[in-house]
Amino acid sequence: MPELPEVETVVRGLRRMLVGRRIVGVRLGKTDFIDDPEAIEGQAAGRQIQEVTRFGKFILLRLERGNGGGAHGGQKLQAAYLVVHLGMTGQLTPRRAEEPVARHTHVQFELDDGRELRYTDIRRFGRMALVPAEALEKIVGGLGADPLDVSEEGFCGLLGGRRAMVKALLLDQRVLRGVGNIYADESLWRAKVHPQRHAAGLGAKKLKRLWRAVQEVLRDAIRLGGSSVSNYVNADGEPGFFQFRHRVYQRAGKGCYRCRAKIRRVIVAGRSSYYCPRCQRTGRRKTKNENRKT
DNA sequence: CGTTGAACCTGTTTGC
DNA sequence: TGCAAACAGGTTCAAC
Repeated sequence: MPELPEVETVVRGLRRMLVGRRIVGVRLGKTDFIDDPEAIEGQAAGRQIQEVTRFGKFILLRLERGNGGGAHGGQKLQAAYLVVHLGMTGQLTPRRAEEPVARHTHVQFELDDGRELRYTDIRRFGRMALVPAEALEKIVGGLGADPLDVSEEGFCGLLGGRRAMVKALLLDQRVLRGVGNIYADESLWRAKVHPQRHAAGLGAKKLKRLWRAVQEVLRDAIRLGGSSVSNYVNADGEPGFFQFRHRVYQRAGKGCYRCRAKIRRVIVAGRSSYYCPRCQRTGRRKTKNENRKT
């Protein structure tokens, strides 16, 4: 499901619903996507959720210091973060404990108000970890700039001069944190930049246009609660609406909203990429020979 | 550096 | 109808 706008939407909902709540118990199902299941099982209970934030596509729940488990009172635990990445199909939603548990629910955090924070993930491409505050850096430290914060100059500095294809750079979390396949394509369409253009070949004007497009697309998507293509839901379990505003994503063969040319699909950086062959030029003109239909 | 393909896993859609 | 292939919002690793 989840790119920056979806994760941001989930985080806003969780913040509203979870800050101040205390985790009183943990139930685990399959754990192959969890870094250290014992840590979650043994160190989450008893802690209060103090803050919910987003870092790129990661959801961070800051947990207060707590008492280590054990009948003897245990050692004092330091502040920690529950780190969640939703992968492709992850969902993180608080539910009343009596509600039936959806299939593929692998983690349930019992809360002090009769609800449970449930993690459901069909494909289990997501990740979860409970780490001391100092260890956050190791997980999240390599990520690039937040696309909503980065300045125009910063953005141009990140992409300018690089020989990789511009879409590959948009998708690279070490460059920008949070852009994924949908919003890369939508931004490129809005900026009229072909996904296979090499960033180094883009002029300053195009780069600036792309910077602006990324911001506009992400802001619009957040405003509409993200895109629900198959199973994304927010913290209330409800879908977003930005899928109705997609201009190219999954529209191969359909007409471009600007020029009516047929949208094409091509693989870039290993991902399906949709673009308008008329609005988004590669820069390289086709020869008469290539153009001729046989 | 940059690119490609495979792997991780389950479900849905598409094509023959 | 049935079955297999292709495809899906993500990341990571090996190989070239």
